[in-house]
Amino acid sequence: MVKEDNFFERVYQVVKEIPYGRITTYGAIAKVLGSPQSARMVGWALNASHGNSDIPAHRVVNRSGLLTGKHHFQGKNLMQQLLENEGVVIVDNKIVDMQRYFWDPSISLS
DNA sequence: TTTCTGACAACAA
DNA sequence: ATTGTTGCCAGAA
Repeated sequence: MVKEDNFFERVYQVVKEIPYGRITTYGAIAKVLGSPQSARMVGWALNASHGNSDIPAHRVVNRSGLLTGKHHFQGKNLMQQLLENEGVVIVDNKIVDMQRYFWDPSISLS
């Protein structure tokens, strides 16, 4: 078994596929994984992804577009800065017009 | 082993 | 509209 069919691995795969300047939500990822209610696990997986491969966790926000996980990043507003650097407008730790930047993983994964 | 917590989300009151 | 509770799965104490 070289491949890990863990829930976490799937999350990593999806998050890594998030294109530049786009964002997605925990719930969307969880839904694609087959468990729309396991959104918490998505966040949990990202928590374990710290120091792991290139996981753009800053592109993952909650369904409100709120940067709930920014607390877990290094700087105080590193997450926000990263997103703004990609062209995403953020105000008060929240993505402005997130529908515009939202990226549905189910589309890319086909 | 049990119990609690966790980067969320949906529902009930 | 806001607050509180429950569900999800996995890991830590």
